[in-house]
Amino acid sequence: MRIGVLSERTGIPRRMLRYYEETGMLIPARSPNGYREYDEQSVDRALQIRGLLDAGMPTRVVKQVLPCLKQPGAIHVLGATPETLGLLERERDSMSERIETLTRSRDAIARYIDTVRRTRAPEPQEA
Amino acid sequence: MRIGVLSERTGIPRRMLRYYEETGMLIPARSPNGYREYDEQSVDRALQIRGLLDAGMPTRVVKQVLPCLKQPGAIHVLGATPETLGLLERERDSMSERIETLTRSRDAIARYIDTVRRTRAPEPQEA
DNA sequence: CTTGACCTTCACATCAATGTGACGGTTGGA
DNA sequence: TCCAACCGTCACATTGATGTGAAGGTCAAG
Repeated sequence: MRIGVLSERTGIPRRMLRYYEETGMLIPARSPNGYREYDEQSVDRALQIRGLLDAGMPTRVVKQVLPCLKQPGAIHVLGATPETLGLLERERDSMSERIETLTRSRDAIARYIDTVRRTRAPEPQEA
Repeated sequence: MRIGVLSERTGIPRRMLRYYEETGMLIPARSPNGYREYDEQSVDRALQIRGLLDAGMPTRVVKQVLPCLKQPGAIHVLGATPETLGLLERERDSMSERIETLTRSRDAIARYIDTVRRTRAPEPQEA
């Protein structure tokens, strides 16, 4: 599919899809006329990238991390240098920290919302 | 304590602590001489801010969200407008999404690391 | 009193992630 | 044929989070 379609289907601006290519995170094929041609997989891929970027992961890390996220695996297993492995472990740990921070905060917010709701909305339910 | 001490204790650069004040996330008292004076709570507070920023949350949201993260609660419960409440709910939900994305990716990375380790390190353990 | 280690504000620089728009090519349908 | 709706690259603007440094105040120790 072309960039416009992928953009439609993912909600990600064309500009950003081009940026993802520029940074090496999502590289599409090219039609003879030079248009970017994305395969079906690119949809998930793009959304995954979006999610990671939104979660605060910088593009260069996303780029390093993405190859491990393709299920088929097995092929690229051999291509991992010790440095890459180290980086991945550090990344895994820092992600765990983020997850914990986010979870704690989210739960606190949820409790807060609950409390507010409960302490001043003991009203009957509508229609 | 003064900014240098807080910086030492949290590992957060002075510059950033001033920035947190500028954006209204962490406002210290002032000594008569104009120096910033942080209380003990500020340590946790600063670390929390750091964690949320690292997790990709923008400062204006951190600012909105922080008041709910103070345990004592109860006092500021009344100050929540419906708009704030709505914002908090949206934020809670988007945090949940982030957490899921991060968790999925982290687990995938962890699996990958495991696989690589297992497929080429069936070596005896050292010392 | 001077020095050094703090602190202040201000301001400019940088970097990554985005927005925006100019300018031009391709293509399919009226 | 011509227009509309795509696409391409290039490039500049912006925003948020930071780094860096200048110019000067405070204060305790020597």
